[in-house]
Amino acid sequence: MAMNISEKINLTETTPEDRSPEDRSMAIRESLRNAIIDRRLAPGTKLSESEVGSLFDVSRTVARAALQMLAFEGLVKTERNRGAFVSNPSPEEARQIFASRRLIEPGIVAAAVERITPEDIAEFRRQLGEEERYMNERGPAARRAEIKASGDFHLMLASVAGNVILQRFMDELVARSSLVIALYGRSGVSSCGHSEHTAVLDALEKGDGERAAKLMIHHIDHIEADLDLQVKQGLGLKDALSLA
Amino acid sequence: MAMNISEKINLTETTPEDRSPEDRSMAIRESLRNAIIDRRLAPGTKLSESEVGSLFDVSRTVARAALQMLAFEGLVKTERNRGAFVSNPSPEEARQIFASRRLIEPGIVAAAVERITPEDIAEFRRQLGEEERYMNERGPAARRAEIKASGDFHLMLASVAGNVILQRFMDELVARSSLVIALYGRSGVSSCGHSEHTAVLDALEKGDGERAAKLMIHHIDHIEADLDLQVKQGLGLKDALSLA
DNA sequence: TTTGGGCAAATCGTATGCAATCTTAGCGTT
DNA sequence: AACGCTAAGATTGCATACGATTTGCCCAAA
Repeated sequence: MAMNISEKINLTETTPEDRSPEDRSMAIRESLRNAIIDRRLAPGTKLSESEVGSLFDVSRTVARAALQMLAFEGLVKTERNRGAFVSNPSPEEARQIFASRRLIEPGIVAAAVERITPEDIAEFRRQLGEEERYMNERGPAARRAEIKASGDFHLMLASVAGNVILQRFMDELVARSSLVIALYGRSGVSSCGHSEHTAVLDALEKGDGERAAKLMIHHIDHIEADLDLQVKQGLGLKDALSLA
Repeated sequence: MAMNISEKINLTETTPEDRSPEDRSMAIRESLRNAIIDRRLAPGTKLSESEVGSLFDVSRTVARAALQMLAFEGLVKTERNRGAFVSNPSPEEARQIFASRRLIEPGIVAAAVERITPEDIAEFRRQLGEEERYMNERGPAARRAEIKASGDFHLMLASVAGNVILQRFMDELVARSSLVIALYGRSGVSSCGHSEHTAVLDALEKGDGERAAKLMIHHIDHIEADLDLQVKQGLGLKDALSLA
């Protein structure tokens, strides 16, 4: 099980202007975060400080800071004297994540309908085009990109809503949702997801916040309905298995 | 301005069973957190790594970890190569905090009404008694305790709701609200706040979630209405001033 | 008196070393 | 052959050391 994680992580994904000379731990966090939500790093994967450190050419101190941040947002779990692991959310956690989204996202939609500009709409259409493109491709890479793009739709919405606190909450919820889908997802989430995104956007464009919010709730319901949250209930064996 | 912060922090407030032999940074975070939401540490106060470290008899490493956590939940702001400071939320941030609460807390109430037990109710009544007691006392200490108790009501509600993710969001929102009230509060928040808490609890006891949620929204509106979010708008000077 | 430059103190950012803890492999016993 | 025990290896927790950056002071020059 001494599989190296190096090939799973894209070390040069920082964009030029993102290249602020500061906070390398932030960049590492971002890189690991992307790897996790892209499902290149599976739940349960161990992220040792020294390994992460040497991968990014920093000391354990910096790597540790990045892992702490990820632990704070629930993407990794740290066990004392054992290390950090990509989170393995339980079905109960999954339910709570979606319950939270059902609560927050309609509010975000309601805020977004007040502030969205034609430029935003155009940007959304571009994004939805991306989504569709990946949807029609085959292969695991396209599948990952599709899931990422699907999440980005929700994050763009939060950004348009203009509440940075809710935006941060959504960052966390979308990232953790991605983990949950990786673990419990049954089918391609997006065949339904994509059309629902366009429906929400259409309602927003017409200024119909009520309808957009309703559509968003249904959308979240559909995502959660595609999950299989029953099986792993009683065992706990699976936990140990994926942690090993 | 070289005032020592040591007298502002209660170093021995960890309860015996909280004395897990691990994660001292967590204990430090908790201690600082309480000091901030109790307003013993004013917004803008500098929290240097070495000072915090020596106060709690740990190295800068663990002090730094505690400050990072606080920065993550928005209670302190760190500036590169300058240090960490107790956050100084802007009026805009304040509005976003309360907007978020208006969105989340009705949902928490709705979840709580389904799960609340008679034991919970009794516990709430005890808590409200505390609140009233502090309300009738005079002096800054009682005032602080009153604000703390008022926030605890909301946190207990989140706990009863049974969604740990929302609970964590509320932890953050209530803590930051305390900062906002410290900065922009006009009067005693609680003379109205207390009775509103009891009203919410009464509705919950009767199982009337609709009414409880409405009452909660009004309650949040009242808290925000008590703030003076206008004055500091145009300047930006004040910001620099309070950071110095 | 005021302004500008430069030096010194303080603080942060990061690397590294040591002790403590956990895991695992090997060995002996039943 | 299975089980338990011990010791070595690996990994984290934490402290400390050193370089980098910023701040504030002081003094000189206009």
